[in-house]
Amino acid sequence: MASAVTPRNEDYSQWYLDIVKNANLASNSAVRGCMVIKPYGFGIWERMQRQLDDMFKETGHQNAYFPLFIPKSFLSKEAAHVEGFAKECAVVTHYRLMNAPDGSGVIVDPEAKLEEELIVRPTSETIIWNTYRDWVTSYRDLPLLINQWANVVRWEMRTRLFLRTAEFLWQEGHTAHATAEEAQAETLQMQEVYATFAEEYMAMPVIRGYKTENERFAGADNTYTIEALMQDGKALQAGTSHNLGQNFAKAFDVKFANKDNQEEYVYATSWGVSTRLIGGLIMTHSDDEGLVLPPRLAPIQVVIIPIPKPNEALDAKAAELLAAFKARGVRVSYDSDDTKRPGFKFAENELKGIPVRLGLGSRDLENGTIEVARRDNKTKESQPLEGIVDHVVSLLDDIQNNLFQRALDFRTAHTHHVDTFEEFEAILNRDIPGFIYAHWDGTTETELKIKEMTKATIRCIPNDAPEEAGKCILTGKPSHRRVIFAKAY
RNA sequence: CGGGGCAUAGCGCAGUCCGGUUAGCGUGCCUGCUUUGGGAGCAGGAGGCCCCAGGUUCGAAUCCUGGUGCCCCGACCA
Repeated sequence: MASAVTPRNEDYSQWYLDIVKNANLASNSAVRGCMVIKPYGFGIWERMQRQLDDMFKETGHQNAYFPLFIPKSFLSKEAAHVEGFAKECAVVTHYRLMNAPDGSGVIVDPEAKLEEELIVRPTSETIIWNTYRDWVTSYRDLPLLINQWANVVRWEMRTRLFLRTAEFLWQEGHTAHATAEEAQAETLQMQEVYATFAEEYMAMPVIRGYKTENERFAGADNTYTIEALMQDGKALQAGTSHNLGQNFAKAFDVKFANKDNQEEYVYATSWGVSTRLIGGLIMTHSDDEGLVLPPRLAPIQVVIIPIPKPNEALDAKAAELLAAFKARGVRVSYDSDDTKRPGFKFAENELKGIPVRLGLGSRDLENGTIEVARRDNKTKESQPLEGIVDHVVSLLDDIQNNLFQRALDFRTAHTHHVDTFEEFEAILNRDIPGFIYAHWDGTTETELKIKEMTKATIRCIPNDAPEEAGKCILTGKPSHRRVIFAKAY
C-alpha cells in the first residue's frame, strides 16, 4: 500500500491535513469551518484538559461556567474589545422556526425576533465581568480565580483543522485582583503554567514573551504569549495570558472597597489555550509516517501486537503484560484483531503515533523475549520479557525527553540573529525560515511595514530579552533590545 | 471577499466534453478456503434519491437555467 501521508517536503500543508485525517483525529463537517473531533483526537484533548485542569487547581483556581450567548450591548462596552472581535461574531437574531406557508420546509419565524440580539461568545470577558460586578464588593472577595472550559465561535474567513476553526474548544481563565501587582503576577504565573505544560507534557519548547501593542489582545494592557516553532519554520502562538488592567472593571463598573473603605476598580487577567494545541503537537513532532505523540499525552502509550496472530498462549501472556503495565499506570492496549496482519497493524500504529509498540510472537515466548519498537526514532530491538515493564516505563520517559530535545535542537538550528534587512529577507526566503532575533524601533508603523514587505510579524519580545543597543533593521533608528520575528500561523 | 476545485457505494475516485444496455473501478464490509515475524491471495456476495429544484428530450449522472454545500490558495485573524 502506498504511504498514507504526503511527504512534508512535497506539500507541508497537505501533509498536515493527511495526518489529521488518516490518524483519525478530526474531520471536516457539514458546517463550514467547523470540525468533528473524533474519539482519538478528543482523547488527546482530554489528556491535555486533565493535566491543565490539575495545574489550574494547584494554582488556586476553580471552574465555573458562563453562558454561550452574550447580549450584543455587552460586547460594545469595552471599546478596544469590540473593535477586535466585531468582525467575526455569529449573531442570534430569532428564537423560533416555523413551517413555511408554501410547504417548502422550515423557515425562521419573522414574529420571533429577539429584542436584543445575542452574540455567540468569541471569548467571555464581557459576560463574565458583567457577572463579577455582583460578585465583588470587598477586598475580601479578592482575588477571584475562575476558569471555564468552553467552546467559542469566531467567524474566521479561512480555517484549518485544529489551527483555526470557526468553533473551537478552549479554557479561559478570568481573574480579579485588588492590585496591579497581583494581576501582573497572575498573568506571569499562568504564562509559566502554559510554558511548563507545553514543554513537559507536549514536549514542545516555547519562548516566553510578550506581544507588541499591535499584536495585543483586544482590551488588554499587555499580552504574554508562548510561541513555538513548527517544522516548516513558521511560528505558532500556543497560549496567551493577558493583563487586562482595569479596562474591563471600568467598562462593567466592578469596584471593591479596600481596607481603608475606599472604592477602587479591580484589576483583571484572562488566559487561554485551545484545541489549537493539538495542531501544534502534530506540527512539532510528526513525520512522514504519520503522527508522533509524546508519551505523556498519548491516549495509548504502548500497544502489544500478537505475531503472527492472536492465539491462546499469546493472549495469556498479553493479559499478564496488560495487568502489569496497568499496575504501573501505563496506558496500554492489546491488538487482538485477528483479521489484520502484523504488518498492517505496525503501519497503522505508526500512523496513530503510539509511542511504543511491543511485538509478541510465538518465537518470543520460546525465547523469553519481546520486540520493542519506539515510534520517535523508528528503532526496534529484542528485549528480555523479564523486566519488560520497567524497561518500557523508562523508555517512555526517554521518548518524552528525546522528543523535547529534538524539537529544541530543531528550534536552535532555525533561530537566527540578523542586523540588516537583507539578511532578514534572506532568512525569510529559506524553505524553513524560523525565528529571527532582530532590532526594531518600537513603532507599530515599522512593524506593519515589515509585515507588508515580508509577511513576517513580531511574535514576541522575550520576557528575558537582554538589553542590547542596536539599530532597527528597517529604519536604522535606535533599539535597545532584539525582538523575535517570524512568519506565523 | 477574491481566485481555483469538488459534490456518483462507508472512504477514495472514473464516467459528464460528445445523452442511449442493468452506472463502474479501487479500497473497506460480509461468507468461505488458503496464508501468516512489516500494509496477504483466491472465489463468491451485499451495498447507489449519481447534491437539490426546475427545464429540454422517446430517453439525463451526462445538456440548459437557478440554487445549496464543502474543500484548497490568498486577504483577515488565535
